[in-house]
Amino acid sequence: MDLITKAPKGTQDLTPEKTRRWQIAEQVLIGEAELNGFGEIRTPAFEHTELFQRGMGDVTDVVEKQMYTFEDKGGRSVTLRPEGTAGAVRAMLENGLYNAGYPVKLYYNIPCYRYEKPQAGRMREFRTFGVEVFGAAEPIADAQMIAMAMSAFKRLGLEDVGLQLNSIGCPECRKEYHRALKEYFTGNRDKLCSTCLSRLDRNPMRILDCKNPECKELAKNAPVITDYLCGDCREHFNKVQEYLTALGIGFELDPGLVRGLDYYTRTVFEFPSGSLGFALGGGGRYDGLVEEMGGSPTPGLGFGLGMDRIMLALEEGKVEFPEEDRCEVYIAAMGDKAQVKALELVDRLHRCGIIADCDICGRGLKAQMKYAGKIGAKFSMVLGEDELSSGSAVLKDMSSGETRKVSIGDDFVDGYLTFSTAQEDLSF
RNA sequence: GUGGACGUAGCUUAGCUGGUCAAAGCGCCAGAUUGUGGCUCUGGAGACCGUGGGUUCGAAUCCCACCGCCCACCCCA
Repeated sequence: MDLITKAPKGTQDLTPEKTRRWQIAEQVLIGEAELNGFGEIRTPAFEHTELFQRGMGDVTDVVEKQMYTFEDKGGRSVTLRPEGTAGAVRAMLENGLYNAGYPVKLYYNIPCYRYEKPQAGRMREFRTFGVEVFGAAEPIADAQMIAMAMSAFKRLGLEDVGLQLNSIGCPECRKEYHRALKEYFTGNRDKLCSTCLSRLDRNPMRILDCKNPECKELAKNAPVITDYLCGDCREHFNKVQEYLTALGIGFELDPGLVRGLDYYTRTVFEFPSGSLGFALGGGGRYDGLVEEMGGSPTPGLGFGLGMDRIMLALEEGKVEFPEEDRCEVYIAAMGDKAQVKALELVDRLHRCGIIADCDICGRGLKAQMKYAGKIGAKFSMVLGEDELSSGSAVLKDMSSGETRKVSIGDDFVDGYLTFSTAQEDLSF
């Protein structure tokens, strides 16, 4: 197949039928966010490259090898966003959203881009539904955020989504942990891959999720972060667990859960799918990020959900979607004059919020009727010379076959409504 | 980055021990006594069998390369 007839690798088209289902799912998530007082923020699809390097950490896999980075015609290095948090933080600061008072609660539903080898649930262009909260340092915020996600999963009809939880501490207690990690890995430095050797000094935690088999083996016996949490972090983590339990939300502690981005502090979590081999999303707290990006010290936390993955999970779980709103009236017309009249009547129906349609392909009467049947029209009507001169036409109930004469004059819509609602009453 | 499968009409596929093999279903279009759909019947359009080489008298069918796509590992959303 020609290059131009094929979407680029790792991208997909959402056809109307698919898009309809996406919109329904998105609406559930948006609804959940708005119930919790979140407002939608829309930020650019590309940002200055430094934003992501600074925000996500330049030793991360994403920044090191998965970003779509290019120079624009003005010589600036820009990058298609690989995630939503960095842009949200930037926009929050740039627009002074904190001036309205804390907490600032934002959500977004955006396409993101990463250069990866595509497979199920992993696209180069993928959609993320994310939320961010700024200015809330208390563990209750962590619990509420997680509860919100779990509630959304439930409302979507996804019953088997899990929750994995960990705390990776604050910079203070992480210092201790880094020291211990460094000591451990330095003692085994001859077994580390070259990438990890460079990570050893800069960011030893990254070694824990290196893909190299030898590094993985080493990581198994490495010191565990939760043994090194400082008093405050330990208490924070305990409280989060306590609140979740009080809310009836089950979770699994996973000391190995580190997350792929550097900005996380304290609470981190993922939502593993029960039926698919990957997480539907994840997130955590990032108390140092806002300051790192030039703002004043501000706690923050958020999560991102992979919309593509949620859609896969809904499919896998055979979650049913409501039927599409079908065409209610189809007006078939014969001849130029009747066609114009049909268009006018259809327009009048539209003004009353009634889904109506007529032919625009120049088809014959029979083909038009066939089309009406195909699109599932509830009622049909035929317009020709006779109807135009008599001022009335026959409205037909497509499923029962019942017909009734209605005026096509000024009182057309009234007449239509009388007949159509009467028909619906019969069906009940 | 490593590994595995696949690539035939719009869609789903058959054909794959090489020689009427270019098919079927669905979809689409048009007809079945002239202005009424759904069922049935009939007909029609539509594929250089992913691309390029090679083996052969002859390849969709065997070999190689490339491209594409899907999946697993890894990681993440």
